[in-house]
Amino acid sequence: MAEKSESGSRHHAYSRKQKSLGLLCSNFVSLYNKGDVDTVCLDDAAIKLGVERRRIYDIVNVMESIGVLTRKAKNRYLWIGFKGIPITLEQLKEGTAKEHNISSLESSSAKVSDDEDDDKSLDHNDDYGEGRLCITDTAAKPKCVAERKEKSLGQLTQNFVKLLLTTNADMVSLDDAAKLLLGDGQNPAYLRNANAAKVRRLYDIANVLSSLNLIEKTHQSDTRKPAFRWLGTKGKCENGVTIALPPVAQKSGKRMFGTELTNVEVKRAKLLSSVDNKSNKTQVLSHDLKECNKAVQRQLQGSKSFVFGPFNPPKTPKEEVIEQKFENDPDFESFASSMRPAYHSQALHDLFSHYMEAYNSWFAEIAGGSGNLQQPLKKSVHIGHS
DNA sequence: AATTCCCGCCACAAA
DNA sequence: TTTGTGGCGGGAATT
Repeated sequence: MAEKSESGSRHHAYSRKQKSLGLLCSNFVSLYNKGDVDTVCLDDAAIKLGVERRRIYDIVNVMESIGVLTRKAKNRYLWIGFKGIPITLEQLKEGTAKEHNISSLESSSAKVSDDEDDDKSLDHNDDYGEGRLCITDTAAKPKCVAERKEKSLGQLTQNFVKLLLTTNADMVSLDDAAKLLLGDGQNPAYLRNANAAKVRRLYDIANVLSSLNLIEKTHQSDTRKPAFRWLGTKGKCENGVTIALPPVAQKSGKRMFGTELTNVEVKRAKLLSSVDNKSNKTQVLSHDLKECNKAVQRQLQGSKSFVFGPFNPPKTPKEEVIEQKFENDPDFESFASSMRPAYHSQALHDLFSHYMEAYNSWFAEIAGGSGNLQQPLKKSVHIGHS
């Protein structure tokens, strides 16, 4: 075995960004957002995009939570498009979210009264590796299944979005987001670990969201703290700044968050152990995608759609206008208005109050009343410069 | 060293 | 059982 050259590839570097969720998401959208796309077949998408199935779940889940897709059946989703976002957002705001409805034939028994509302873990046990903590009620309790499936990604995404929408500031630092979306940021040591795990999810979500141009990653003021800003449909485009990502800042070496260059193809024969041959239509993809992008652009311009996904084409001439015209529906316009507090930059102090207020508000219902699971956040947070 | 986050093991659910 | 879903965290790429 002295063969280093693999398939005559002159490419060395394995770049992580080539396989980011953000990129994948962009490609996904490009693929299904053109005109008359209807249903989305997951494994079909996986093949077309040249990724493992698992990754498709990742992006689909977050997309579904904001209304871009809906699960129709096993392995099949219905493409709603960006138009589904405002609606979902509204519901989110009302608290009537719940994206997954369907007729859960889970008639179950016993348990009547309310239904949903997970979060009933009095003492969630996060024991990994070792099993302890569950000392109290031992005996018959080998597997306390429960744990509503709705515990992550989808929910996390919605909560994250809510957070972004309810806060007065148009920026939420990663830290705060993590803190709010989890229990407080106390230092229970053992939870410290779980915290890190959640943060990873946050990154996943952020990547997808930003590739949809719903959020943008920035930096808190001038601090080094990374933060996210809600762009929504309007974002900062009030001046026509552009919602489209600037043409990949590779010149500056800055690492753009969401979109990147188009995924060229997979790498080596990865899915070997898989079933039948996945064929090799993966390659031609890049070409198609380019076409898709064009189509999307046209589509967006032509219809009254939003300008959500101006996925920058790999290297097409600058023929497309970055200057997207913002002609959203009046509906959404008003909606957005009511949503956005018009940036009342009073004082950070005040700002933070609303922060917690909002949080407590929409988390109260989820909590279910038993006020002892996750503390509403404490005021110990120091506001930047004291 | 710290942050970002891809990869895929594996548990759980549906077919 | 097999197949579809998707938590969850190791650890490598990036910063």
